[in-house]
Amino acid sequence: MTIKEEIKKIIEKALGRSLMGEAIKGLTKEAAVFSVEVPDDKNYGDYSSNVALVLAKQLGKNPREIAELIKKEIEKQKNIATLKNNLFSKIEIAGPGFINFFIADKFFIDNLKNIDKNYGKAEGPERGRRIIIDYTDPNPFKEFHIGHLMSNAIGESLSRIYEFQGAKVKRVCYQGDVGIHVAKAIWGKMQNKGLSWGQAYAFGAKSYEENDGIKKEIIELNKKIYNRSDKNVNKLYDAGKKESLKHFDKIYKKLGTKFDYFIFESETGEVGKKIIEKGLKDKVFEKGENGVIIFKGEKFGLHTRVFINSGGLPTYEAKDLGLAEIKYKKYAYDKSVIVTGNEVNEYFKVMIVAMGQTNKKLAEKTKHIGHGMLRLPEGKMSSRTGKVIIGESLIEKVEKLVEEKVKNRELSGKEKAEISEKVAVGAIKYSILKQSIGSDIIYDFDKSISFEGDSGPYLQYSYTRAESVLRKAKVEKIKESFKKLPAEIGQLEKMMSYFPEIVFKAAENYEPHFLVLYLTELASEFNSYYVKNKIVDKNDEFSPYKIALTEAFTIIMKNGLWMLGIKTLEKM
RNA sequence: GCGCCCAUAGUUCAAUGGAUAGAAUAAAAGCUUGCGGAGCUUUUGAUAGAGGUUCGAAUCCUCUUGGGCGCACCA
Repeated sequence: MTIKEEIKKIIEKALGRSLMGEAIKGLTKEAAVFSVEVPDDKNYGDYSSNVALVLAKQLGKNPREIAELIKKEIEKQKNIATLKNNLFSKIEIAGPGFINFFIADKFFIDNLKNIDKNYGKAEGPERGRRIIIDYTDPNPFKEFHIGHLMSNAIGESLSRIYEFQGAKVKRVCYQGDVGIHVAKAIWGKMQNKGLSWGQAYAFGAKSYEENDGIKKEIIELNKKIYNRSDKNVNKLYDAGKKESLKHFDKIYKKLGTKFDYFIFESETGEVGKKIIEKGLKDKVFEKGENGVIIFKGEKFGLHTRVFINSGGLPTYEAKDLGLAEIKYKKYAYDKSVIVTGNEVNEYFKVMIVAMGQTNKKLAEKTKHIGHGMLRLPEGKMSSRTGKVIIGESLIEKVEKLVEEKVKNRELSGKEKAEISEKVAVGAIKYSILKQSIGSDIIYDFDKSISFEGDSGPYLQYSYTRAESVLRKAKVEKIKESFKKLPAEIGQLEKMMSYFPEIVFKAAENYEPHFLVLYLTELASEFNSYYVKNKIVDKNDEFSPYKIALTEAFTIIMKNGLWMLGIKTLEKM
């Protein structure tokens, strides 16, 4: 249990006591929702609760009086294990009626002693749950662009946060290997074999819109692809798909993602179609113009969408219904998370409501996360027009910058290559994960990827430096120990105790940026500590303690960075 | 036209209805005996506008302005 939960429990217990019971008579359930937070200002204690303010509002009483009562009740509690150990050094009432809890130094030290590689692991409600996460989802025959990079960074991080918390996570990549976009790309390739698949797609897409004749041609081609009736087309299709997937594999390797299941749109259509046919009988779906089958979202405050088109083919919406069942068949999950760009937020609302009618059980387990779009300063990216930033070329570009930085170091070529890759990927992932998921990133190469301050390399650097300190300690044969403790502990020790609850918060809110923020502050705190203290020092009796503290820092940083999908380095 | 989302230092981002709105970057000034300067310390600087609800609003409601996305057979 985290300290935050512990304090919450202590407060709840106090509220149940006789004296308080009388004082808080007539409260509604909603009133019991209060928070325990780490305040920004350390003068307000290590943890602070607004419980008295919330209750006072409900009761129409003075919040400070309520706070006094709660404080008294808490101080009366003797049977809580941590209270026996003097969890609190002081409880104060401040401001309009906040109750501020000051945690005893001894507690932080004890916590520090317990930090090992399992610190913070497998805590919280996700433990043992089966979670399936669907992300990245690039389309074969099209480019892997920075939007996919974004989905990948977020999906991978969420996967790892859940895994760290003890969930059994399966990663899914759902890929559109059929549909008009494929026909456009193949058409483009047929016109000019020299084009890359991305270029072929852009050419096909442009021609499709500009020329009605070509449009018909491409639609015909799409049918051939669908029923595999043309040998030459099949050959091109198979080769193109293989090439795309091979290319994607290389990128996943670099990014550090291993998918458990690859599911293709060509598999989901039939399953989806059957669901719609059954749903039509059950009046979930209805017929619309030109023989299409639609779902009337208006009944649920949403909009209408087509599930089967006039050609009798399942649309993306029908396929998604099929996809959910296929996923469940592969892995009977407790929760299914789908990470995509937020441009499809409205679409997903309709799709999930429709699923609620056809398969309520799965719909309730499904959670869509719409992340912000990576936008260019001059407007939207579009692979149709070829105005995209290709994922791989971005990584390469950043790698070049890192190479420039390490050029003159005394490192082997192999080491330099490893550093470039890890630092580049770390920088990119950090810049994606540092902000809350929903908001867009305006992509500007010079500003978006940073190596200083608030950045991936800053965290990697802090870790590497700490590791280097530990290596020195080993050489000088000073071992970590808690025998000799400093008179007073600082912010660094305290921050380390927050780690488990931050992981918890990130998982609960589907927000890796809480973790990014925390790690950045922790690194900053460590760096300040580092310049103020000589850690490895034979003549300093506190050196063993400082080394222990440094070691704890590296453990938290390593696990934290792992959850962000950022690799650590011994040298950089 | 309708619906959803957004607007915070020059810039990029934080802030479950809470206390003095935090960082980073840019700008300016500093850190030579030390363990890695991709670092550390200090200074300047912001809630789009107008109302409302509340003990308390960047956060909730209404309107205005300015953006993004979606709205029947693309994904």
